[in-house]
Amino acid sequence: MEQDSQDAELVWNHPRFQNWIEVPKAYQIARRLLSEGLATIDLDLPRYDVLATILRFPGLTQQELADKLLVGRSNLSMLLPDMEKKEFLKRREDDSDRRLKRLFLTDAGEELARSGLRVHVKLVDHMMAPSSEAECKALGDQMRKIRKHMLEAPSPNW
Amino acid sequence: MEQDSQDAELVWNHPRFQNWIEVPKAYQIARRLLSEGLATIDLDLPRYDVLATILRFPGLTQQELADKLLVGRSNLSMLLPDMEKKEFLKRREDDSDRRLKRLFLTDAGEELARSGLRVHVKLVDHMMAPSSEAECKALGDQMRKIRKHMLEAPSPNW
DNA sequence: CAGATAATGTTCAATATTGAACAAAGTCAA
DNA sequence: TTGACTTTGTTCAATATTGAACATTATCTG
Repeated sequence: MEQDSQDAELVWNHPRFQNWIEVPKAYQIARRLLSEGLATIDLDLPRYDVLATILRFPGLTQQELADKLLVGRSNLSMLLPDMEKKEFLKRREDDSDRRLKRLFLTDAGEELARSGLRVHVKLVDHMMAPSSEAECKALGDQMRKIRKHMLEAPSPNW
Repeated sequence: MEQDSQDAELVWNHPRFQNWIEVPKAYQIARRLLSEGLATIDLDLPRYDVLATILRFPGLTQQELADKLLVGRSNLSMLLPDMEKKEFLKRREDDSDRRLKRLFLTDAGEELARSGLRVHVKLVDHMMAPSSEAECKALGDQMRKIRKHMLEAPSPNW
């Protein structure tokens, strides 16, 4: 195992690649841990993402929510009626544009969203504990820069 | 919209949280761009992940592959037979432990894996272009630190 | 105003992903 | 060696996710 042959030149010691690759690795573990944490309050990741986003942006539309979560609209069309039936949120038609359905949390939904956020914050505090404040800020700044660049110049010429 | 009420104290200006949150955001966009790039060579993300990992670690077992990709074994049990049928890889029983199936790329699979890696590297080069070498290294180092810490101390006490 | 175009949410079929239960093979201790 | 336990891969049902086609509503252009 670990026989790299001539790939070494291609990738495995390419500095930017090697460093970026750590992001998905850490992220996926963090996401798994978050999932486990949310399970302790009977919440799963897709629903947490929805609740937390509506808590932050009450009254946003389904399309806006889909954009923020980077999922398709159809995804939410399947998920939201279910969550509405369970009384975690309500969907209200916009008066001036009857295509839109604006999303609001019920009291139960808000409580659950806050519980989820507490779990999330606790996890982030835990996993960032070894990093200094300055390191965390540098991390956030760089990710913001990268994201901004990706949105402005989405793709290289393949 | 944007009415934070008393969540401000809870989360939205919590520095570590605020900075970490940028990681998922950037990662998900990057993953979408990678998916679009791979589509130009008729490859999708799950299969790219498999091919690239076998290229790096020829002869690894399905369980080892699942661990590296952070997916369940059953996932691979569904995916690999299909890829084997399409002649991108072969699965060979281990001689000394007949439970294990070791994974190897065919020539076609190796070529596809390399093409996928070229796409991936090009994307990473593109999106990290605004970041200095030092910043990239700092990013990788911090992610490695965070990951190590998560593996050693997986969870806070919920 | 009328017709074309665009945006929003829904439906549906196809594909992915997961976790639990299972069979086969290996390991270890009595 | 036997019997309990563990590990690996598979199967299956349940759930998620996607993209395309569609109806409804808005907007834009002539």
